[in-house]
Amino acid sequence: MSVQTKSARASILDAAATAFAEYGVDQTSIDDISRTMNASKGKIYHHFGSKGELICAIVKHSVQLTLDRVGPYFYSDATPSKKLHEMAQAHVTAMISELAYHRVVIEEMRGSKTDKVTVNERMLRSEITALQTDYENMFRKALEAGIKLGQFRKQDLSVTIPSLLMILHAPIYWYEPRGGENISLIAAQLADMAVGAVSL
Amino acid sequence: MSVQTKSARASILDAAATAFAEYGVDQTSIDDISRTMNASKGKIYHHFGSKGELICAIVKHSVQLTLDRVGPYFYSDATPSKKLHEMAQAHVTAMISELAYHRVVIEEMRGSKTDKVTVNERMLRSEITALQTDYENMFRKALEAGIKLGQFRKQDLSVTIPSLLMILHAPIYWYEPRGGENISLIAAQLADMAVGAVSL
Amino acid sequence: MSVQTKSARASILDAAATAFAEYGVDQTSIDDISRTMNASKGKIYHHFGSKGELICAIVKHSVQLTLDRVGPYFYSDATPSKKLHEMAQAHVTAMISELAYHRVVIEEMRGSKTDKVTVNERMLRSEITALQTDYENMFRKALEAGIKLGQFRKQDLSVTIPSLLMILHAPIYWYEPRGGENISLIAAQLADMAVGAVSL
Amino acid sequence: MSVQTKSARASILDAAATAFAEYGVDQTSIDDISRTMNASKGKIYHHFGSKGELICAIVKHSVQLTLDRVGPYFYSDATPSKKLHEMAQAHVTAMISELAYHRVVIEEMRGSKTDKVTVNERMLRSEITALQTDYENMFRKALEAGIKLGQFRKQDLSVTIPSLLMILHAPIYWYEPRGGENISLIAAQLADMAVGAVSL
DNA sequence: AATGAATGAGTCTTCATTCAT
DNA sequence: GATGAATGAAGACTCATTCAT
Repeated sequence: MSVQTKSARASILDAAATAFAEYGVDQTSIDDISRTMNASKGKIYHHFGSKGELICAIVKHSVQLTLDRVGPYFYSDATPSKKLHEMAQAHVTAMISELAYHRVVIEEMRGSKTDKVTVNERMLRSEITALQTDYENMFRKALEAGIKLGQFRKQDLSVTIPSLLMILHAPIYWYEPRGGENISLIAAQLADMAVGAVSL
Repeated sequence: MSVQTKSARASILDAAATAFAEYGVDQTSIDDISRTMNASKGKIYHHFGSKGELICAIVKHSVQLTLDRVGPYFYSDATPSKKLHEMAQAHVTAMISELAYHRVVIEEMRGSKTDKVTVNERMLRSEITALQTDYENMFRKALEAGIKLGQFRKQDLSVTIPSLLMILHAPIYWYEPRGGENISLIAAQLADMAVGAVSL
Repeated sequence: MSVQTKSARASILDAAATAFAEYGVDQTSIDDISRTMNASKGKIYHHFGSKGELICAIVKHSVQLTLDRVGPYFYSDATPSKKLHEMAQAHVTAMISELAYHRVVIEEMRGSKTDKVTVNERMLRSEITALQTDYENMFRKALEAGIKLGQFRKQDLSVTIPSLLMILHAPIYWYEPRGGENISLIAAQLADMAVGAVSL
Repeated sequence: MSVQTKSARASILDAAATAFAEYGVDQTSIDDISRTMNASKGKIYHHFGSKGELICAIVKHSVQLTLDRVGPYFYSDATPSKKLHEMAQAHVTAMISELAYHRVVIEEMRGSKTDKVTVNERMLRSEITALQTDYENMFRKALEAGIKLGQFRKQDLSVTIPSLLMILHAPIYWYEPRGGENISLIAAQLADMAVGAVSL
């Protein structure tokens, strides 16, 4: 509603996320991003110290968005089964709603990176790791509660959790935003699968 | 046929897959690969027309390996549930057994590639797509059979199949070849999850 | 005239000289300087039209400081030998006392500079050249007087003068301001060397 | 006499030294160098891993050349005074004969360098330091011998040596290769100054 | 006076690819 | 078959400078 629609920083973040999601992080140059924004490379470097920091900012935003959507369901009083189902649905909805941001995360999951990292980047990375740990812990607790109640199979959670999250990440790979798609149908089916995957 | 333990081609393929898996396809130069082989860049270009062809060869090999491991279970007489379980186990075993090759595939799933592609590469790519389609069809048929028999939930298979495969791909992201790990335990648990995800 | 301890201009000059001396003129950005001052880049550009002008101001200050220290001894009535010794001592003392400023001068002795120069900068440069010529002439006259009196060897002064000044500049390269160093000892020894270098 | 006048490596070294000497190390880009050679930037990077390594190679060559010229006089049986005079003359001759290479050394004497250094570069640097230490030790021993014999003043050699070398380096700053200049005259005068600077 | 955003030209470096030997 | 030299295009990053506020 203000005169400037969005802060420069946010615009860059959006443009970068979109480009990275479309062509891949490594295949997208800072020049590419600045070109799509009709801005100079310098502008990007004024706001982000390096390509790595830009990527981290996107990843952090993605994780934060997911946490914001899923968190409320974790803190509800539902039974483990229902809670997991709701969390899963929220996760899938997040994936689809801000597709570009979350696609970048997946690409960075390998995260090896021989490149030199800025000090800022290292800080961002540890913040991200903390958020991700928090996030995984929500699923861990939900699963543990379900196991204790006999709703879920006894299982090695260090295997279960990442695999469960893979199901919920799946739309990242194939979802194409068209007009007619019904997001909640997809979310529902994937949540069914997720719950089924761990239930007795 | 030759006296050598392994053909030059296979050695290159192995070295490339290992390097690509470790550092990422885009972060690994042809020079890097040749260096790990104590060979020259030229040698690689003798056997593969371009970096793209090299990648495709790795991907094709990966798909073929998976097909070889999973196929026999598809062609068995087991009930859909058991068949899916066996196929899933075989898939996970493949992932872990030739980790490097399969990791490359994941990275190339985006596959956009703005770069110019060789004629050879285009051919390889369509062969790969054909193999992958065959592979997915095995799962499709197994699932359809299970749905018909009422063992599996009615569901949108175009959502189910890629999501199911995501579970089975999961170890690619976190498996680290250490001494003591029990591959079959992991395969069993993931197969359980896969079957659970689609069952009533 | 103002209440401030030091004018903004002088603060910038000090910070710049220090940074230039430490990291080298070309390796120090205007940003680096402003950062060490906890000020903005713009502030520097308010007081100095360009990086070149800033450098020139430092150089001019350095030359002026040296002239101020050495001049009085030139205008004394001492014998050429004694006069040269005193001038040399004063020069070395200057070098060590305002190390940073004089280090910048050395770096700029090449002074080629392909870059475009401001009008201001051109003016500053000719003022500097004039001061430097004055300075060298003091040594020239002292040496000529000594030669005439038979205290100094007959020699090509266009070779002698710059070489003599090199001895006196030497501390710039290796002097490190520590606690216990005795500046006057160093100055005395170098002055001995300078006089010895030209004497019969 | 062979068909190729000079190795690619040596050509690059020469072109780089010339350009660095003329415009300064920081003001000369790798592009500049390759342009003067009618070659591609890539060629330079094929032979030298980084700009830093290229500079080091030049410096090392410079030090080696000087050592080769001065060494023989150090190992002669002359009296300290005569020996120092001969060494000084040889040093000056070296400076003037391969002016470009030695000019680069002077610029690098500050040597701070915030830039990241290659492993190769670090190795080169320590080799250079070793050579330079050897070189300074030749002067140190010659001076100590002269002091013991009462030909040279008692003095702080850690001050004397670098200052003495500054005199001998001086031509680097002002020598311009013209037709008629008499190198040996300059060398003789500077050697006189050097010996005078340390003698009783 | 001072600030912070923005620019654009330039710099070092990398790398897939080609080619003569 | 294999090698090492060479190329050219691109990419990440820097920085002096300008300008609106």
